[in-house]
Amino acid sequence: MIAGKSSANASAAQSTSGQIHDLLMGRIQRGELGQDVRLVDTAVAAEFGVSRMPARDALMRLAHEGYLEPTTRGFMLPRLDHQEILEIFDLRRLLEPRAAAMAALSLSEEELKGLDDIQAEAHSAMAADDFERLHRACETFRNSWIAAVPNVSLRKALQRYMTQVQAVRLMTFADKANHPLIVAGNTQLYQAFCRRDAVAASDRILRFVFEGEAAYLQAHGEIRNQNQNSSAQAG
Amino acid sequence: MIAGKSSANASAAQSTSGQIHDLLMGRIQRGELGQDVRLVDTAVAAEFGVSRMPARDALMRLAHEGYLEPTTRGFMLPRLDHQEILEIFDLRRLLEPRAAAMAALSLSEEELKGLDDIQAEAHSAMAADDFERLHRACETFRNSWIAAVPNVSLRKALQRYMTQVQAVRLMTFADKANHPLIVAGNTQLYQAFCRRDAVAASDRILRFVFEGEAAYLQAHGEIRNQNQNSSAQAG
DNA sequence: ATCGGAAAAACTGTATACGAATATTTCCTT
DNA sequence: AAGGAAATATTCGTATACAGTTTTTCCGAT
Repeated sequence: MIAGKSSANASAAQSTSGQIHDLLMGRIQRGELGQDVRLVDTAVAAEFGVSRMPARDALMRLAHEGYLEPTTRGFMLPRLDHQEILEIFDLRRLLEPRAAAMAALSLSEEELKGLDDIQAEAHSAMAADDFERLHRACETFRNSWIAAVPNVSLRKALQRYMTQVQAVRLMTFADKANHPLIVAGNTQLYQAFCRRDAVAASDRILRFVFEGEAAYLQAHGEIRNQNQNSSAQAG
Repeated sequence: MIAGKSSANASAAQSTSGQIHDLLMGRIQRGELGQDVRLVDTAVAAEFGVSRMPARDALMRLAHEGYLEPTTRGFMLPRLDHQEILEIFDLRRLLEPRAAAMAALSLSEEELKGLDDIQAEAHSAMAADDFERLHRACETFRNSWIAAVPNVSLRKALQRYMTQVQAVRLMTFADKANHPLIVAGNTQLYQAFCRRDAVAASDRILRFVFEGEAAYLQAHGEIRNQNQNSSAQAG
Protein backbone atom coordinates (compact mmCIF):
# COMPACT_ATOMS: atom_id res chain seq x y z
CA MET A 1 0.00 0.00 0.00
CA ILE A 2 0.95 3.64 -0.19
CA ALA A 3 3.50 5.30 2.07
CA GLY A 4 2.29 8.90 1.88
CA LYS A 5 4.24 11.80 3.27
CA SER A 6 1.35 14.16 4.00
CA SER A 7 -0.80 11.97 6.16
CA ALA A 8 -2.82 15.03 7.08
CA ASN A 9 -4.49 15.23 3.71
CA ALA A 10 -3.97 11.57 2.85
CA SER A 11 -6.36 10.67 5.60
CA ALA A 12 -8.63 7.67 5.90
CA ALA A 13 -11.22 9.54 3.82
CA GLN A 14 -8.85 9.82 0.85
CA SER A 15 -9.07 7.03 -1.68
CA THR A 16 -6.00 5.30 -3.00
CA SER A 17 -6.29 7.03 -6.35
CA GLY A 18 -6.76 10.35 -4.57
CA GLN A 19 -3.57 9.83 -2.61
CA ILE A 20 -1.62 8.89 -5.71
CA HIS A 21 -3.04 11.91 -7.48
CA ASP A 22 -1.87 14.25 -4.76
CA LEU A 23 1.59 12.71 -4.54
CA LEU A 24 2.13 12.89 -8.28
CA MET A 25 0.80 16.43 -8.48
CA GLY A 26 3.23 17.43 -5.76
CA ARG A 27 6.06 16.04 -7.82
CA ILE A 28 4.88 17.80 -10.94
CA GLN A 29 4.49 21.14 -9.19
CA ARG A 30 7.89 20.88 -7.55
CA GLY A 31 9.43 20.24 -10.95
CA GLU A 32 10.66 16.80 -9.93
CA LEU A 33 9.61 15.23 -13.22
CA GLY A 34 11.73 15.75 -16.29
CA GLN A 35 10.20 16.75 -19.59
CA ASP A 36 10.97 13.31 -21.01
CA VAL A 37 9.53 11.25 -18.16
CA ARG A 38 6.70 8.91 -19.08
CA LEU A 39 4.30 7.87 -16.37
CA VAL A 40 2.98 4.41 -17.17
CA ASP A 41 0.15 3.08 -15.07
CA THR A 42 1.82 -0.25 -14.45
CA ALA A 43 4.97 1.44 -13.16
CA VAL A 44 3.11 3.91 -10.98
CA ALA A 45 1.03 1.04 -9.56
CA ALA A 46 4.19 -0.91 -8.78
CA GLU A 47 5.82 2.10 -7.13
CA PHE A 48 2.89 2.59 -4.78
CA GLY A 49 2.16 -1.09 -4.28
CA VAL A 50 -1.36 -0.97 -5.67
CA SER A 51 -3.17 -2.28 -8.75
CA ARG A 52 -3.31 -0.50 -12.08
CA MET A 53 -6.84 0.80 -11.58
CA PRO A 54 -6.24 3.46 -8.91
CA ALA A 55 -2.97 4.43 -10.60
CA ARG A 56 -4.77 4.79 -13.91
CA ASP A 57 -7.55 6.80 -12.29
CA ALA A 58 -5.03 9.20 -10.76
CA LEU A 59 -3.14 9.63 -14.02
CA MET A 60 -6.32 10.24 -15.95
CA ARG A 61 -7.46 12.81 -13.42
CA LEU A 62 -4.13 14.62 -13.67
CA ALA A 63 -4.50 14.58 -17.43
CA HIS A 64 -7.99 16.08 -17.22
CA GLU A 65 -6.65 18.75 -14.91
CA GLY A 66 -4.04 19.69 -17.48
CA TYR A 67 -1.01 18.54 -15.50
CA LEU A 68 -0.29 15.58 -17.76
CA GLU A 69 -0.90 14.72 -21.36
CA PRO A 70 -1.92 11.22 -22.39
CA THR A 71 0.10 9.47 -25.10
CA THR A 72 -0.26 5.97 -26.45
CA ARG A 73 2.72 5.01 -24.29
CA GLY A 74 1.99 6.62 -20.94
CA PHE A 75 1.42 10.14 -19.63
CA MET A 76 3.89 12.97 -20.05
CA LEU A 77 4.27 16.56 -18.96
CA PRO A 78 2.51 18.84 -21.40
CA ARG A 79 4.65 20.34 -24.11
CA LEU A 80 3.28 23.70 -24.94
CA ASP A 81 4.08 25.08 -28.28
CA HIS A 82 4.84 28.73 -28.76
CA GLN A 83 1.32 29.63 -29.76
CA GLU A 84 -0.20 27.96 -26.70
CA ILE A 85 2.17 29.82 -24.42
CA LEU A 86 1.20 33.15 -25.97
CA GLU A 87 -2.47 32.25 -25.57
CA ILE A 88 -1.95 31.57 -21.90
CA PHE A 89 -0.32 34.98 -21.47
CA ASP A 90 -3.39 36.42 -23.15
CA LEU A 91 -5.68 34.54 -20.78
CA ARG A 92 -3.62 35.59 -17.78
CA ARG A 93 -4.04 39.26 -18.72
CA LEU A 94 -7.77 38.72 -18.59
CA LEU A 95 -7.86 36.94 -15.25
CA GLU A 96 -4.96 37.96 -13.06
CA PRO A 97 -5.55 41.71 -12.75
CA ARG A 98 -9.02 41.09 -11.42
CA ALA A 99 -7.73 38.35 -9.16
CA ALA A 100 -5.05 40.63 -7.72
CA ALA A 101 -7.61 43.38 -7.15
CA MET A 102 -9.83 40.96 -5.27
CA ALA A 103 -6.89 39.63 -3.27
CA ALA A 104 -5.98 43.19 -2.26
CA LEU A 105 -9.37 43.45 -0.59
CA SER A 106 -9.52 39.92 0.81
CA LEU A 107 -6.07 39.15 2.18
CA SER A 108 -6.16 38.94 5.98
CA GLU A 109 -3.48 40.55 8.15
CA GLU A 110 -2.14 37.10 8.84
CA GLU A 111 -1.95 36.30 5.15
CA LEU A 112 -0.22 39.62 4.50
CA LYS A 113 2.32 38.77 7.20
CA GLY A 114 2.88 35.45 5.46
CA LEU A 115 3.54 37.23 2.18
CA ASP A 116 6.01 39.51 3.97
CA ASP A 117 7.86 36.47 5.31
CA ILE A 118 7.99 34.93 1.85
CA GLN A 119 9.40 38.15 0.42
CA ALA A 120 12.07 38.22 3.13
CA GLU A 121 12.98 34.67 2.14
CA ALA A 122 13.09 35.71 -1.52
CA HIS A 123 15.49 38.55 -0.79
CA SER A 124 17.64 36.25 1.30
CA ALA A 125 17.70 33.58 -1.40
CA MET A 126 18.62 36.12 -4.06
CA ALA A 127 21.46 37.49 -1.94
CA ALA A 128 22.69 33.93 -1.44
CA ASP A 129 22.40 33.19 -5.17
CA ASP A 130 20.20 30.24 -4.27
CA PHE A 131 18.18 29.62 -7.40
CA GLU A 132 15.97 26.90 -5.95
CA ARG A 133 15.09 28.78 -2.79
CA LEU A 134 14.31 31.88 -4.82
CA HIS A 135 12.18 29.96 -7.27
CA ARG A 136 10.29 28.26 -4.47
CA ALA A 137 9.73 31.57 -2.69
CA CYS A 138 8.33 33.14 -5.84
CA GLU A 139 6.02 30.21 -6.44
CA THR A 140 4.84 30.27 -2.84
CA PHE A 141 4.22 34.01 -3.04
CA ARG A 142 2.10 33.62 -6.12
CA ASN A 143 0.19 30.61 -4.80
CA SER A 144 -0.48 32.41 -1.54
CA TRP A 145 -2.13 35.49 -2.94
CA ILE A 146 -4.08 33.47 -5.50
CA ALA A 147 -5.36 31.28 -2.66
CA ALA A 148 -6.82 34.43 -1.12
CA VAL A 149 -8.99 35.23 -4.13
CA PRO A 150 -12.58 34.80 -2.92
CA ASN A 151 -14.05 33.88 -6.32
CA VAL A 152 -13.65 30.09 -6.43
CA SER A 153 -14.35 29.84 -10.16
CA LEU A 154 -11.70 32.45 -10.91
CA ARG A 155 -9.22 30.74 -8.63
CA LYS A 156 -9.84 27.40 -10.31
CA ALA A 157 -9.42 29.00 -13.72
CA LEU A 158 -6.07 30.43 -12.60
CA GLN A 159 -4.90 27.22 -11.00
CA ARG A 160 -5.75 25.19 -14.09
CA TYR A 161 -2.83 26.53 -16.10
CA MET A 162 -0.47 26.89 -13.20
CA THR A 163 1.78 24.12 -14.49
CA GLN A 164 2.22 25.91 -17.78
CA VAL A 165 2.98 29.14 -15.99
CA GLN A 166 5.60 27.36 -13.95
CA ALA A 167 7.19 25.78 -17.03
CA VAL A 168 7.53 29.20 -18.66
CA ARG A 169 8.82 30.70 -15.43
CA LEU A 170 11.57 28.10 -15.26
CA MET A 171 12.58 29.19 -18.72
CA THR A 172 12.68 32.89 -17.92
CA PHE A 173 14.14 32.19 -14.48
CA ALA A 174 17.23 30.75 -16.07
CA ASP A 175 18.32 34.32 -16.90
CA LYS A 176 19.68 35.60 -13.62
CA ALA A 177 19.08 39.19 -14.72
CA ASN A 178 15.36 38.58 -14.30
CA HIS A 179 15.62 37.72 -10.63
CA PRO A 180 15.77 41.26 -9.16
CA LEU A 181 12.98 42.33 -11.50
CA ILE A 182 10.72 39.55 -10.32
CA VAL A 183 11.42 40.14 -6.64
CA ALA A 184 10.96 43.89 -7.01
CA GLY A 185 7.66 43.32 -8.77
CA ASN A 186 6.49 41.04 -6.00
CA THR A 187 7.48 43.66 -3.45
CA GLN A 188 5.40 46.29 -5.23
CA LEU A 189 2.48 43.89 -5.44
CA TYR A 190 2.82 43.14 -1.74
CA GLN A 191 2.83 46.88 -0.98
CA ALA A 192 -0.32 47.35 -3.02
CA PHE A 193 -1.92 44.51 -1.05
CA CYS A 194 -0.92 46.21 2.23
CA ARG A 195 -2.48 49.49 1.10
CA ARG A 196 -5.63 47.59 0.04
CA ASP A 197 -5.08 49.30 -3.27
CA ALA A 198 -6.99 47.14 -5.73
CA VAL A 199 -6.11 49.35 -8.70
CA ALA A 200 -2.40 49.30 -7.99
CA ALA A 201 -2.43 45.55 -7.42
CA SER A 202 -4.32 45.01 -10.66
CA ASP A 203 -1.97 47.25 -12.64
CA ARG A 204 1.12 45.67 -11.14
CA ILE A 205 0.04 42.17 -12.06
CA LEU A 206 -0.83 43.33 -15.57
CA ARG A 207 2.71 44.71 -15.91
CA PHE A 208 4.03 41.46 -14.49
CA VAL A 209 2.32 39.40 -17.15
CA PHE A 210 3.49 41.74 -19.92
CA GLU A 211 7.03 41.63 -18.55
CA GLY A 212 6.85 37.87 -18.23
CA GLU A 213 5.75 37.59 -21.82
CA ALA A 214 8.56 39.89 -22.96
CA ALA A 215 11.09 37.81 -21.03
CA TYR A 216 9.68 34.63 -22.52
CA LEU A 217 9.85 36.07 -26.04
CA GLN A 218 13.43 37.13 -25.46
CA ALA A 219 14.39 33.68 -24.17
CA HIS A 220 12.60 32.20 -27.14
CA GLY A 221 13.89 34.80 -29.60
CA GLU A 222 15.70 32.86 -32.26
CA ILE A 223 13.10 30.14 -32.48
CA ARG A 224 10.41 32.79 -32.60
CA ASN A 225 11.98 34.26 -35.74
CA GLN A 226 11.75 30.88 -37.40
CA ASN A 227 8.19 30.36 -36.27
CA GLN A 228 7.08 33.71 -37.61
CA ASN A 229 7.65 32.52 -41.11
CA SER A 230 5.52 29.44 -40.69
CA SER A 231 2.90 30.29 -38.10
CA ALA A 232 -0.71 30.32 -39.15
CA GLN A 233 -3.56 31.80 -37.13
CA ALA A 234 -5.40 28.97 -35.40
CA GLY A 235 -9.16 28.63 -35.80
CA MET B 1 -21.91 -2.84 -27.44
CA ILE B 2 -22.80 0.78 -28.00
CA ALA B 3 -25.35 1.94 -30.54
CA GLY B 4 -24.12 5.49 -31.14
CA LYS B 5 -26.07 8.04 -33.10
CA SER B 6 -23.22 10.16 -34.38
CA SER B 7 -21.07 7.59 -36.04
CA ALA B 8 -19.05 10.38 -37.57
CA ASN B 9 -17.39 11.27 -34.28
CA ALA B 10 -17.90 7.85 -32.70
CA SER B 11 -15.48 6.42 -35.20
CA ALA B 12 -13.29 3.37 -34.87
CA ALA B 13 -10.64 5.59 -33.26
CA GLN B 14 -12.94 6.48 -30.38
CA SER B 15 -12.73 4.29 -27.32
CA THR B 16 -15.81 2.90 -25.67
CA SER B 17 -15.48 5.27 -22.75
CA GLY B 18 -15.00 8.14 -25.20
CA GLN B 19 -18.21 7.25 -27.00
CA ILE B 20 -20.15 7.00 -23.76
CA HIS B 21 -18.69 10.31 -22.66
CA ASP B 22 -19.86 12.03 -25.82
CA LEU B 23 -23.32 10.52 -25.70
CA LEU B 24 -23.85 11.49 -22.06
CA MET B 25 -22.49 14.98 -22.64
CA GLY B 26 -24.93 15.42 -25.49
CA ARG B 27 -27.77 14.51 -23.17
CA ILE B 28 -26.52 16.90 -20.50
CA GLN B 29 -26.11 19.77 -22.93
CA ARG B 30 -29.55 19.22 -24.43
CA GLY B 31 -31.06 19.31 -20.96
CA GLU B 32 -32.31 15.76 -21.20
CA LEU B 33 -31.25 14.90 -17.69
CA GLY B 34 -33.31 16.07 -14.77
CA GLN B 35 -31.76 17.75 -11.77
CA ASP B 36 -32.54 14.72 -9.64
CA VAL B 37 -31.14 12.07 -11.98
CA ARG B 38 -28.33 9.95 -10.59
CA LEU B 39 -25.98 8.34 -13.05
CA VAL B 40 -24.66 5.12 -11.55
CA ASP B 41 -21.89 3.35 -13.38
CA THR B 42 -23.56 -0.03 -13.27
CA ALA B 43 -26.73 1.39 -14.82
CA VAL B 44 -24.87 3.31 -17.51
CA ALA B 45 -22.86 0.19 -18.29
CA ALA B 46 -26.02 -1.86 -18.61
CA GLU B 47 -27.63 0.75 -20.86
CA PHE B 48 -24.71 0.71 -23.27
CA GLY B 49 -24.02 -3.03 -22.97
CA VAL B 50 -20.50 -2.65 -21.66
CA SER B 51 -18.69 -3.29 -18.39
CA ARG B 52 -18.47 -0.83 -15.50
CA MET B 53 -14.95 0.29 -16.34
CA PRO B 54 -15.57 2.32 -19.51
CA ALA B 55 -18.81 3.66 -18.04
CA ARG B 56 -16.98 4.71 -14.90
CA ASP B 57 -14.19 6.31 -16.92
CA ALA B 58 -16.71 8.34 -18.91
CA LEU B 59 -18.56 9.48 -15.79
CA MET B 60 -15.35 10.45 -14.06
CA ARG B 61 -14.22 12.39 -17.08
CA LEU B 62 -17.53 14.26 -17.20
CA ALA B 63 -17.12 15.03 -13.52
CA HIS B 64 -13.61 16.38 -14.07
CA GLU B 65 -14.94 18.53 -16.87
CA GLY B 66 -17.53 20.02 -14.57
CA TYR B 67 -20.58 18.53 -16.22
CA LEU B 68 -21.32 16.13 -13.38
CA GLU B 69 -20.69 16.09 -9.69
CA PRO B 70 -19.69 12.88 -7.91
CA THR B 71 -21.66 11.78 -4.88
CA THR B 72 -21.28 8.64 -2.80
CA ARG B 73 -24.25 7.24 -4.71
CA GLY B 74 -23.66 8.10 -8.34
CA PHE B 75 -23.04 11.25 -10.38
CA MET B 76 -25.48 14.12 -10.55
CA LEU B 77 -25.87 17.38 -12.39
CA PRO B 78 -24.06 20.12 -10.51
CA ARG B 79 -26.15 22.23 -8.18
CA LEU B 80 -24.74 25.67 -8.12
CA ASP B 81 -25.48 27.81 -5.17
CA HIS B 82 -26.21 31.48 -5.53
CA GLN B 83 -22.66 32.56 -4.77
CA GLU B 84 -21.17 30.23 -7.38
CA ILE B 85 -23.54 31.56 -10.01
CA LEU B 86 -22.55 35.15 -9.26
CA GLU B 87 -18.89 34.16 -9.43
CA ILE B 88 -19.39 32.67 -12.86
CA PHE B 89 -21.01 35.89 -14.06
CA ASP B 90 -17.92 37.66 -12.75
CA LEU B 91 -15.66 35.28 -14.61
CA ARG B 92 -17.70 35.63 -17.78
CA ARG B 93 -17.27 39.41 -17.70
CA LEU B 94 -13.53 38.84 -17.69
CA LEU B 95 -13.44 36.34 -20.54
CA GLU B 96 -16.35 36.84 -22.91
CA PRO B 97 -15.75 40.42 -24.07
CA ARG B 98 -12.28 39.48 -25.22
CA ALA B 99 -13.58 36.30 -26.78
CA ALA B 100 -16.25 38.20 -28.70
CA ALA B 101 -13.68 40.73 -29.90
CA MET B 102 -11.48 37.92 -31.17
CA ALA B 103 -14.44 36.19 -32.80
CA ALA B 104 -15.32 39.42 -34.62
CA LEU B 105 -11.93 39.28 -36.30
CA SER B 106 -11.79 35.53 -36.84
CA LEU B 107 -15.23 34.46 -38.02
CA SER B 108 -15.15 33.39 -41.65
CA GLU B 109 -17.80 34.47 -44.15
CA GLU B 110 -19.16 30.95 -44.02
CA GLU B 111 -19.35 31.02 -40.25
CA LEU B 112 -21.09 34.41 -40.40
CA LYS B 113 -23.62 32.96 -42.83
CA GLY B 114 -24.19 30.13 -40.36
CA LEU B 115 -24.85 32.64 -37.60
CA ASP B 116 -27.31 34.44 -39.85
CA ASP B 117 -29.16 31.18 -40.47
CA ILE B 118 -29.31 30.47 -36.75
CA GLN B 119 -30.71 33.94 -36.12
CA ALA B 120 -33.38 33.40 -38.75
CA GLU B 121 -34.30 30.18 -37.00
CA ALA B 122 -34.40 32.02 -33.64
CA HIS B 123 -36.80 34.62 -35.02
CA SER B 124 -38.97 31.91 -36.52
CA ALA B 125 -39.01 29.93 -33.28
CA MET B 126 -39.93 33.02 -31.29
CA ALA B 127 -42.77 33.86 -33.66
CA ALA B 128 -44.02 30.28 -33.31
CA ASP B 129 -43.72 30.43 -29.54
CA ASP B 130 -41.53 27.34 -29.72
CA PHE B 131 -39.52 27.48 -26.51
CA GLU B 132 -37.32 24.49 -27.29
CA ARG B 133 -36.41 25.58 -30.81
CA LEU B 134 -35.62 29.06 -29.55
CA HIS B 135 -33.49 27.77 -26.73
CA ARG B 136 -31.62 25.45 -29.05
CA ALA B 137 -31.05 28.26 -31.56
CA CYS B 138 -29.65 30.52 -28.85
CA GLU B 139 -27.34 27.80 -27.58
CA THR B 140 -26.16 27.02 -31.10
CA PHE B 141 -25.55 30.70 -31.77
CA ARG B 142 -23.42 31.04 -28.68
CA ASN B 143 -21.52 27.79 -29.26
CA SER B 144 -20.85 28.79 -32.85
CA TRP B 145 -19.18 32.11 -32.19
CA ILE B 146 -17.25 30.73 -29.23
CA ALA B 147 -15.98 27.93 -31.48
CA ALA B 148 -14.51 30.63 -33.71
CA VAL B 149 -12.34 32.11 -30.97
CA PRO B 150 -8.75 31.38 -32.03
CA ASN B 151 -7.29 31.28 -28.52
CA VAL B 152 -7.69 27.63 -27.54
CA SER B 153 -6.98 28.23 -23.85
CA LEU B 154 -9.62 30.96 -23.73
CA ARG B 155 -12.11 28.76 -25.56
CA LYS B 156 -11.53 25.91 -23.15
CA ALA B 157 -11.93 28.24 -20.20
CA LEU B 158 -15.26 29.39 -21.62
CA GLN B 159 -16.44 25.91 -22.45
CA ARG B 160 -15.60 24.63 -18.98
CA TYR B 161 -18.51 26.41 -17.33
CA MET B 162 -20.88 26.12 -20.25
CA THR B 163 -23.16 23.74 -18.36
CA GLN B 164 -23.56 26.21 -15.56
CA VAL B 165 -24.31 28.96 -18.03
CA GLN B 166 -26.95 26.77 -19.63
CA ALA B 167 -28.55 25.95 -16.29
CA VAL B 168 -28.88 29.65 -15.47
CA ARG B 169 -30.14 30.37 -18.97
CA LEU B 170 -32.90 27.80 -18.54
CA MET B 171 -33.93 29.66 -15.41
CA THR B 172 -34.00 33.07 -17.04
CA PHE B 173 -35.47 31.60 -20.23
CA ALA B 174 -38.57 30.59 -18.35
CA ASP B 175 -39.64 34.24 -18.37
CA LYS B 176 -40.98 34.74 -21.86
CA ALA B 177 -40.37 38.48 -21.61
CA ASN B 178 -36.66 37.79 -21.87
CA HIS B 179 -36.91 36.10 -25.25
CA PRO B 180 -37.07 39.20 -27.50
CA LEU B 181 -34.27 40.77 -25.46
CA ILE B 182 -32.00 37.78 -25.98
CA VAL B 183 -32.73 37.51 -29.69
CA ALA B 184 -32.24 41.25 -30.20
CA GLY B 185 -28.95 41.09 -28.34
CA ASN B 186 -27.79 38.21 -30.52
CA THR B 187 -28.76 40.20 -33.60
CA GLN B 188 -26.67 43.15 -32.46
CA LEU B 189 -23.77 40.86 -31.70
CA TYR B 190 -24.11 39.30 -35.13
CA GLN B 191 -24.11 42.74 -36.74
CA ALA B 192 -20.95 43.65 -34.85
CA PHE B 193 -19.37 40.44 -36.12
CA CYS B 194 -20.36 41.32 -39.69
CA ARG B 195 -18.80 44.77 -39.36
CA ARG B 196 -15.65 43.15 -37.87
CA ASP B 197 -16.19 45.61 -35.05
CA ALA B 198 -14.29 44.08 -32.15
CA VAL B 199 -15.15 46.92 -29.79
CA ALA B 200 -18.87 46.70 -30.46
CA ALA B 201 -18.84 42.91 -30.13
CA SER B 202 -16.96 43.14 -26.87
CA ASP B 203 -19.29 45.79 -25.46
CA ARG B 204 -22.39 43.90 -26.55
CA ILE B 205 -21.33 40.72 -24.86
CA LEU B 206 -20.45 42.65 -21.71
CA ARG B 207 -23.98 44.09 -21.70
CA PHE B 208 -25.31 40.60 -22.33
CA VAL B 209 -23.63 39.21 -19.27
CA PHE B 210 -24.78 42.13 -17.11
CA GLU B 211 -28.33 41.70 -18.42
CA GLY B 212 -28.15 37.97 -17.87
CA GLU B 213 -27.07 38.54 -14.30
CA ALA B 214 -29.86 41.04 -13.74
CA ALA B 215 -32.40 38.57 -15.14
CA TYR B 216 -31.00 35.82 -12.95
CA LEU B 217 -31.16 38.03 -9.86
CA GLN B 218 -34.74 38.94 -10.68
CA ALA B 219 -35.71 35.29 -11.16
CA HIS B 220 -33.93 34.53 -7.92
CA GLY B 221 -35.24 37.64 -6.14
CA GLU B 222 -37.14 36.32 -3.16
CA ILE B 223 -34.57 33.66 -2.34
CA ARG B 224 -31.87 36.25 -2.77
CA ASN B 225 -33.44 38.41 -0.05
CA GLN B 226 -33.29 35.47 2.29
CA ASN B 227 -29.74 34.65 1.34
CA GLN B 228 -28.61 38.19 1.94
CA ASN B 229 -29.25 37.79 5.61
CA SER B 230 -27.17 34.67 5.89
CA SER B 231 -24.51 34.91 3.20
CA ALA B 232 -20.90 35.04 4.23
CA GLN B 233 -18.03 36.04 2.00
CA ALA B 234 -16.23 32.91 0.80
CA GLY B 235 -12.48 32.64 1.19
C1' DA C 1 -48.04 5.17 14.55
C1' DT C 2 -43.29 6.14 15.38
C1' DC C 3 -38.57 5.26 16.29
C1' DG C 4 -34.36 2.76 16.45
C1' DG C 5 -31.48 -0.93 15.18
C1' DA C 6 -30.25 -4.67 12.25
C1' DA C 7 -30.16 -6.68 7.82
C1' DA C 8 -30.33 -6.31 2.99
C1' DA C 9 -29.49 -3.86 -1.09
C1' DA C 10 -27.04 -0.62 -3.78
C1' DC C 11 -23.00 1.42 -5.07
C1' DT C 12 -17.93 2.37 -5.21
C1' DG C 13 -13.06 1.33 -5.15
C1' DT C 14 -9.76 -1.83 -6.29
C1' DA C 15 -7.67 -6.41 -7.74
C1' DT C 16 -6.63 -9.53 -11.39
C1' DA C 17 -6.83 -11.16 -16.05
C1' DC C 18 -7.21 -11.06 -21.05
C1' DG C 19 -7.20 -9.26 -25.60
C1' DA C 20 -6.18 -5.48 -28.70
C1' DA C 21 -3.37 -1.83 -30.23
C1' DT C 22 0.89 0.42 -30.63
C1' DA C 23 5.77 0.87 -30.43
C1' DT C 24 10.18 -1.15 -30.57
C1' DT C 25 13.44 -4.49 -31.86
C1' DT C 26 15.24 -7.95 -34.78
C1' DC C 27 16.08 -10.21 -38.97
C1' DC C 28 16.35 -10.69 -43.83
C1' DT C 29 16.89 -9.01 -48.43
C1' DT C 30 18.73 -5.85 -51.63
C1' DA D 1 24.59 -0.29 -45.01
C1' DA D 2 19.80 0.61 -45.48
C1' DG D 3 15.04 -0.40 -45.72
C1' DG D 4 11.11 -3.18 -45.03
C1' DA D 5 8.71 -6.92 -42.92
C1' DA D 6 7.96 -9.81 -39.08
C1' DA D 7 8.30 -10.77 -34.34
C1' DT D 8 8.36 -9.23 -29.73
C1' DA D 9 7.48 -6.24 -26.00
C1' DT D 10 4.95 -2.78 -23.89
C1' DT D 11 0.98 -0.46 -22.77
C1' DC D 12 -3.90 0.41 -22.75
C1' DG D 13 -8.83 -0.65 -22.64
C1' DT D 14 -12.08 -3.46 -20.86
C1' DA D 15 -14.17 -7.60 -18.47
C1' DT D 16 -15.15 -9.87 -14.23
C1' DA D 17 -14.90 -10.44 -9.32
C1' DC D 18 -14.49 -9.16 -4.51
C1' DA D 19 -14.47 -6.27 -0.43
C1' DG D 20 -15.85 -2.06 1.81
C1' DT D 21 -19.00 1.75 2.43
C1' DT D 22 -23.33 3.94 2.22
C1' DT D 23 -28.17 3.90 1.76
C1' DT D 24 -32.54 1.78 2.06
C1' DT D 25 -35.73 -1.40 3.90
C1' DC D 26 -37.72 -4.18 7.32
C1' DC D 27 -38.89 -5.62 11.86
C1' DG D 28 -39.55 -5.25 16.69
C1' DA D 29 -40.37 -2.39 20.66
C1' DT D 30 -42.71 1.41 22.67
